[in-house]
Amino acid sequence: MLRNDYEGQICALARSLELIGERWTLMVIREVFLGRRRFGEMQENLGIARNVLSNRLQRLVDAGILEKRPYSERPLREQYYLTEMGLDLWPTIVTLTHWGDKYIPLPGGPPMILRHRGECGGVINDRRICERCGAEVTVREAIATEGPGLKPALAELAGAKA
Amino acid sequence: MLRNDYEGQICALARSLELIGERWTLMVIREVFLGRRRFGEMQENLGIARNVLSNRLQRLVDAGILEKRPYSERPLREQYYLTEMGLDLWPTIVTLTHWGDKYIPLPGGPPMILRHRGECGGVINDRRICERCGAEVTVREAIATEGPGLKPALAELAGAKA
DNA sequence: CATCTGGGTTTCGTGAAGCAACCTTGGTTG
DNA sequence: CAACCAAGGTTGCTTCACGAAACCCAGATG
Repeated sequence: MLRNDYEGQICALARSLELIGERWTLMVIREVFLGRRRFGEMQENLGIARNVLSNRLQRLVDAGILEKRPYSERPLREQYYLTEMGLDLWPTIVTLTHWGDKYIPLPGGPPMILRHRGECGGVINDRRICERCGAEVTVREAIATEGPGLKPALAELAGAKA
Repeated sequence: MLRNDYEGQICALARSLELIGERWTLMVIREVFLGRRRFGEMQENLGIARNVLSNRLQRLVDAGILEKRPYSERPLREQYYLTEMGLDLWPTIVTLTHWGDKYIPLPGGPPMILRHRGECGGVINDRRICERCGAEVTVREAIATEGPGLKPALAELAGAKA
C-alpha cells in the first residue's frame, strides 16, 4: 500500500506531516484561513480535482483540523471552519510564506502582507511579532492585506493566458 | 502530467510548497539539520526508497536548498549541506514540530526539545525565542536535546517489532 | 582476485492525482 | 409542473509517481 505516513519515525515533524504533508492539504487550509469555506469556492480557486478536494477535506475533518457545519438547511449547504488545532497552523503558514517571499520572490514584491489588525496596522514578521508595536500577534489579531506584487503578478497571469 | 506545482496560484505559500511540499522532502531536510548528510545514512534512517531519495536530493540541490560537496576524493564520497536558503527553513521546521508535539503528542511528552546552545540552555519556543533569556535564537545558536518522550517511544517501537 | 562499501540508477507493479461525467437534493423560472 | 440551475459531492478511467528490489560502478579491503 502507498502510505501517507512515515513509519518508524518518532519525531513530531513526521507526525505533523502525516496530517498536513500531502499534496494540496496546506493549500486547502490556507483557503479556509482566507475565508473561502465552501467546496466549490475552494475548488475553483485552487484548480484542484474535485475528488481530491473531497478526500482532503474529509481527512482534515477526521484529523480535527477542520469542522464541517451547515450554513443552510434545506437545501443543505455546508461550510468548513478551522478548529483550534487548525487555527494553530497559522504560525506554520506565516513562516513558510515569509520563506517563499524571501527566496522565491515575485518581481514586484510580496503579493500579500500580514498586518496587525485594527489601530496599529504594523507589518507582522516571521516570528509573528508586530514590527510597529512589538506585540506577539495571534491569528485573530492579524489581517491579510494586498502587497505590491499582487497586481503585476495578476497582470502577468492574464498575459500568459492570452 | 502529474505536477508538483500549483499553477495559477500567486501566493508565496504555493511557491514554497512547489519546492518543499512533496512527500519526504521536509523529512530529508530535517535529516540534514540533524547532521545526517550522507545518502546511505538518510536512506536507512528514513526508510525511504533509494530512487525517491535520489530524486529529492537532486531537486533540493537544483532549488539551491542543499549543496553537494565531496568529503573524500578517491573514493569519491559526497555529503549534502544546507545553504542559507536551506538553513532558513529552520523556522518552518520548528513551528511544525511544536504543532505536532501539541496536537499529536506522544504519551511520554516530546521526544526532542530545542534548547539555546551554550551557557543558557533555555527551551526555545515556537517563535524561536529562548524562554529563559528572551533571546531571538537562530539556527546556529540552537541545539536539539533529548526529551522525555524519546525513550518510551523507542521502547514501544522495539516492542511493536517483536 | 573476490568481496565490501558508498552512492547511486533501472525495472516493474500498485496506488494516488487529474479530468470529465454523472448523481442528488432542493430551488427557480416559464 | 416540466425544465433548468446550483451546490456539493461520487464514479470511472488514464496517467504518473511511489515503493521495493535488483543491478551498477569506482575504489578500498582482505
